[in-house]
Amino acid sequence: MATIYDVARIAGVSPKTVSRVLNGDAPVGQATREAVQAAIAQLDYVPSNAARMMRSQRSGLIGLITGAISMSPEPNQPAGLPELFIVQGIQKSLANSGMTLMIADTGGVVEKAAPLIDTFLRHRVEGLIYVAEYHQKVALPVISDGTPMILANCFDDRGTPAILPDDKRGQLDLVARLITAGHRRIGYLTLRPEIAAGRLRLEGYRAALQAGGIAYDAALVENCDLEGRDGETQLLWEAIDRMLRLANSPTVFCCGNDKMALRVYGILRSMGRKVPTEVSVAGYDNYRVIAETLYPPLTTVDLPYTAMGVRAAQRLMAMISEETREDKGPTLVAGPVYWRDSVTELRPANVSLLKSVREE
Amino acid sequence: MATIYDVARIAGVSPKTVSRVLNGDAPVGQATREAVQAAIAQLDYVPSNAARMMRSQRSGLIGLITGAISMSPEPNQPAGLPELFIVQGIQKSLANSGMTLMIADTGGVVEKAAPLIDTFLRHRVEGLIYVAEYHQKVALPVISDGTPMILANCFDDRGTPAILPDDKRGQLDLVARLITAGHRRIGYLTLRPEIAAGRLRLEGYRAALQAGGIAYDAALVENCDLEGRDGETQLLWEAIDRMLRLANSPTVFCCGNDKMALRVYGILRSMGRKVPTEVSVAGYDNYRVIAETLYPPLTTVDLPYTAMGVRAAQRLMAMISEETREDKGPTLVAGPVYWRDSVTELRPANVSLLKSVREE
DNA sequence: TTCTCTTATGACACCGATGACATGACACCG
DNA sequence: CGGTGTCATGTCATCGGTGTCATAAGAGAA
Repeated sequence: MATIYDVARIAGVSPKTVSRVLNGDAPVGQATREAVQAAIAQLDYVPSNAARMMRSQRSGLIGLITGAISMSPEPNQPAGLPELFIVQGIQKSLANSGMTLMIADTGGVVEKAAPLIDTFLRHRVEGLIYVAEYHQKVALPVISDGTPMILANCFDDRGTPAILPDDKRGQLDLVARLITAGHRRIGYLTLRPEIAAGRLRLEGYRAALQAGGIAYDAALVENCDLEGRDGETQLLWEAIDRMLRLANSPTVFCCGNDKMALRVYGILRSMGRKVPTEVSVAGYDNYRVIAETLYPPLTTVDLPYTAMGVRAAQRLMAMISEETREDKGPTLVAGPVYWRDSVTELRPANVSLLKSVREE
Repeated sequence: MATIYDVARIAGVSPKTVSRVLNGDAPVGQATREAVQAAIAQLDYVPSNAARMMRSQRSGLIGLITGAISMSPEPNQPAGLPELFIVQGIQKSLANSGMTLMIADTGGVVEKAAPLIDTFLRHRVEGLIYVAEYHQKVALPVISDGTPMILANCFDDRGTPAILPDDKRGQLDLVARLITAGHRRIGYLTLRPEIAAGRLRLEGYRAALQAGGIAYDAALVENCDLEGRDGETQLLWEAIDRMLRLANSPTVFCCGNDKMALRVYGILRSMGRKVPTEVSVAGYDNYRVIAETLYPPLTTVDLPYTAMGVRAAQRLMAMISEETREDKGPTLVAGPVYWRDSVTELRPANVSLLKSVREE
């Protein structure tokens, strides 16, 4: 591999002049510049980042760690990868910063994060971003040197800067919109409360009911999330069946996420209930493969992953450049409601009509 | 940031001895080793890859370029990312090689591949892998130095080593299995022929019919792929409607991919046709979010992405270590058929029964 | 006892860039 | 015409490791 010395020799100049042509950090004569460029082309010279980095003490690298790329191949694991949008947002936002993004993957194994961080530190990255597969708490090894770090889609109890989806707000907005559309009996098939999204979305649901002056009814809320284990369809079927048999049955089912909504579509249709004319369905995540492809398209709440990625990158760049390394705590990012055809607008007039249809 | 000299000073040894402790490439006395390790821990010393690399002339890096991570945010673009399994396969296979995988992303913009390759060459990667979003032909800039390169899920006309899914074989296997199950009238809602998968899968379909002694009927094959533009559901609806009105209508619909199958489920149900008792459906891709979550689960063909990734990594490592840099041409990898509940096993006896049901 | 041989360690140069500093050639100014 | 800037370019040291070679201290062998 050709070096800057080879180029200098061919061009008949000093290595330093070649360096100046490459970096444009000092004036170079026109003729000299052209000779150098010709020599570079002739030799297919590519400068060595390692050497440059040693001298300048700047790597221009940002390290990104994610389990998003290679999630578990187990059939029961969540197979959705929408969090990749976070990476996309980060990239977009970093594109003009002159930084190179290096992505490494834990393969879904959290323990691999530590060695990957180490690898990045060996490469002297100027900042680190850890992207989690879903909104959760994490405990990463402490970065002993001053390299700034950002958590995306996760948080820890050390106050490390974090970018999080505003799940409570999202569910609140969705349910508020359902209430506006005339729905009063709102079933909620929840995610398990062990995960952050499960808790926060339920909080949002309750907050929206309260804001709308609707009493919370425990019979309309069931956890239908088996953590990917079998029997989820069964569980959903039974929960839906129970709710539909209620005297005052729900006019809409909110689902913990879009994947659950996909299942609910199948179940409702198997029960002979038409979506949305007889019963409405809403999801969460705006997982587009599902939400846009379903028939009818699914009303849902966007998880603002791209925006989160952009925020993460911006906050990291601020920490790097402004030495604001004392920056702490979470940033919440809310996503919009996507109103699609899976939810009927109930004017008060035909609420009773609908009921009579169902009760016959 | 502490250097090897700092460690050496604290430990009271020479830098070279610290290096020996780190790399284990020469015997070091027990007491010395412990002193060095203590100093390393005390200083939070992390060796610099750049310096190491300069001297040893080996980067230990593999560069991976993909558009998989940040595909277009346009709503009409393909939003499926199963090709990330390729990356997973590569990682798995590279994990024990001592190589570090650096992933960079084109953001879906092919033109960005060239600067990314350049960045990788500056880092002196020992090998390059390009992963395409879907089975396609590409034209990447020539790598002028000897760095080996592998194409995954794509190919070029320079004979660059490539790893490809065997789409023809997969569709053939699926249709052959349908024939075994007693299906004789097999509708095929195809992808557009402009893409490799569209062509090859149709070839497989025809080859299977021929092998099964069934005449090809053009009325049973329609292109229902609008390249993501609107109206696809409409197009599918009409195609399905036409085929179902045929005197000898299909007992099963093969879909160009699983996403199309998801649409077809919705359409068939809206038409009042039960899946699979009245009509069967099969997909392609084994896109698990869809195939496993649909109700009933979808029969489909696996795209052996993980296996392709493993192959790609293996072939690359062979090129790197064995200097087999003259390696050329494609490797085809076939995936298995996943037989699930969306297809009925028709024993010859009840074929006629089914027909009468449909004709009433 | 002297001569290998192995183990344990250090001295020093070098990998390929670039920062700091120096120098020579002009141009412009008063 | 000397002084002062700017432009264009070169010299040299240096970043942080590691390869090469040298050396010293014991352990066995002859």
